[in-house]
Amino acid sequence: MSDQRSRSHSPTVADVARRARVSPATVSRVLNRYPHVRPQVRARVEQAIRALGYRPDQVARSLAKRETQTLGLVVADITNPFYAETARAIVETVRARGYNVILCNTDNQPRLQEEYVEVLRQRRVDGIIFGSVFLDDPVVEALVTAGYPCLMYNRRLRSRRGNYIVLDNLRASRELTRHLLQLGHRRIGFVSGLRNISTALDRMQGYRAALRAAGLSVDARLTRPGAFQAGMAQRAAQELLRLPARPTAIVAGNDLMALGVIQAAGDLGLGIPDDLAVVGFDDIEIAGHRRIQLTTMAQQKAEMGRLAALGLLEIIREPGRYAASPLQQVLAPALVVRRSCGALQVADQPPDSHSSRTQEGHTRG
Amino acid sequence: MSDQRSRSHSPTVADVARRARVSPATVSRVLNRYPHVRPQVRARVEQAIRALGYRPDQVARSLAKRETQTLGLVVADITNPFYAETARAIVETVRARGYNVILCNTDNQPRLQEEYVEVLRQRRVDGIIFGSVFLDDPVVEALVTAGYPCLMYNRRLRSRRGNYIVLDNLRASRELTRHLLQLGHRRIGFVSGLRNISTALDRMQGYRAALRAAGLSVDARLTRPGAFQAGMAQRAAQELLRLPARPTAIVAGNDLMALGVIQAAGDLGLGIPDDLAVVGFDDIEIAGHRRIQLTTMAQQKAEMGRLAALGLLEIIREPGRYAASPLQQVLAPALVVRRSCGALQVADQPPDSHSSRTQEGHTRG
DNA sequence: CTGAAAGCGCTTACAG
DNA sequence: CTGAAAGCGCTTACAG
Repeated sequence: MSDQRSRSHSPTVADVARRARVSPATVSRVLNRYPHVRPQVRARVEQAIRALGYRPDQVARSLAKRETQTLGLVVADITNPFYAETARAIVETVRARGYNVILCNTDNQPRLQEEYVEVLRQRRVDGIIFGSVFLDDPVVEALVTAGYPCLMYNRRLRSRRGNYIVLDNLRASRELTRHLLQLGHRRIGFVSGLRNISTALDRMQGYRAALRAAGLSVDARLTRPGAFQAGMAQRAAQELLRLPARPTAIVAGNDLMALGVIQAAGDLGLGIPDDLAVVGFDDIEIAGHRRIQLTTMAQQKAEMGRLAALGLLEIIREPGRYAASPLQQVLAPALVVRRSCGALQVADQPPDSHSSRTQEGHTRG
Repeated sequence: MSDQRSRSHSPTVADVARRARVSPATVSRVLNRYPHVRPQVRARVEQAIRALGYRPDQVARSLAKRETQTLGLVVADITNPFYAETARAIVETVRARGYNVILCNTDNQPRLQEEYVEVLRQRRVDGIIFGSVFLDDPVVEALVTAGYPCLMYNRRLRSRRGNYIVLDNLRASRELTRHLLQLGHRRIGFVSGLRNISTALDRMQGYRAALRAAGLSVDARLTRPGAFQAGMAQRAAQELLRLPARPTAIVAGNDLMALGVIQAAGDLGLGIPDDLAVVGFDDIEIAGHRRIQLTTMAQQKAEMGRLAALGLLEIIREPGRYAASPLQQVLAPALVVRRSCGALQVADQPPDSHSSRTQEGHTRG
């Protein structure tokens, strides 16, 4: 108010300096908690800051310091609860450490991924977290080659280069399929995600490995693409369930697709698990709902997001170290058995007693 | 490679200028599509840009132009499909227009909202979209007063100040409740969101208005807080359903809470809709799933996100205009009748014929 | 412990 | 149509 220019532009470090009768450099030192500032001077500066309602310009600071305290987060589909959960954890973890996140949604389109990477680089983000990487991904490969701070989660490159945190998808799928085999299933279908994406590939491989280990041949007609989405998976399952010799069980490449499979089964009048067993991956929140009761290979989504965030921040701190030996974390899968696979028989687990406790998936804070 | 410094730092406008034998100003003109540049010169500059692999520094540009091409998006809970869907639309809409989005998740905590607003201002974002505003929200009120470019969606201020796009929640809730009344219900419970949030208030008011209009008294014991989350709503519904005279229908303040109500009903062995009718708001994707079949007041989430994004960009373009007369859009509700309310009787709609078509909610792309 | 000066990498009047 | 110069609002060696 006292200052004429407060009307037109917001106060700068120079305004604060003038009022505190110090140099801009000293204001900067106070702002950045530089230790050797005389208490008196520091107090004067802080007083001036308050009086003027001074708000440091993070853009100018970014230019001068060559760091933006900003990260890119590139996901395939923020409406997939898996990504929403991990994104939430990432955003919260880095916020507490002074970083913000630019959200990028690629819809699994290489073109959009490429565009976003270009934009993020122009914005000089300090690093990028990819939940969206393709098996063959020249854009991300180039980043890795250049030593650009980045980290993949959920999906990895075919080359296995760079920093990543993933589920052991091959093992997860093998065990999930074996679970169905142990329940007596012999015709097991697979609704897959998109080709050119590691989770889809690894889960497919695990499914095949389990079949072969059980002495069964792999029938290509029992595999259909589901594009990681419920709608596509529903159509895929429809086709599978109309086969002359239809599968008695279906492994869906993720929980979203499992929901589509359940939908398709119902449309055809098939009961779950009696006429069809269904399993998925991720353990999204709705999987635990009593109306769904989906057996699934769980991912610890909040933990994975936290690890990804902390991992990238470490990489940003010491890029050289991770160029030499990348951070590569493979998380162990955990099978969550619910009703949809048929392992919990009605005899053992009457509907109501079974869910008489508060359903854990829906209890947060 | 030819340039020595390409090894150490990335090329700047000065490097490009030198190579193209023009001034930095001219490079800037080419970069910004300034019209009056001789074609020859333009070509030389573009050639130099390509040769050097020049990438404009958006941070420096932001400082010089005093605009960051960045928006803040503040949501209450990105894991709520309503926010995930709207966020997706917002991010995509603004991306196509050269803007990026910093994602902020408040978890409905005023402290976090305040912190994020401060950070976004320091980052000099061009504007903020709030999906998280409180009825009484000094932080956002201050922004509105200051004429800071911002827009609320889903929720509004009690004062009704500022720019916003919301559902007509009062009418939506009135009609939703009336729908239950018309089905013969007389004891209708309400599981509410958080107090101090307009959607919770308006939906509660609408519920009450419908009861009064039907000549019924409003029984406070039939209302319980559900905090906009399934877990809390489940507990709330449990209490309601254990009342001596339990409600025969429950209006949930959103679909997530309706899922919790369904869970609670099942836990108590109550069938839906026969023993309990359940309805919600939002029409999140899972609401249309055949295992859920939730009757709900739909929000056009993608459209709402798109309108919010375009609205804010307009406000940024002409702040003065919207200071004078704010953008305030109230969207009409649309009731989606499914099984959970009991309006579709089994006689009319046998389970399989009812869902024999592809379930629309799960078909995208 | 503090200040003067240069610099971060752009853009934008101002001349010509 | 193009260039020289100043400026955006900070930080950071460099002196002292």
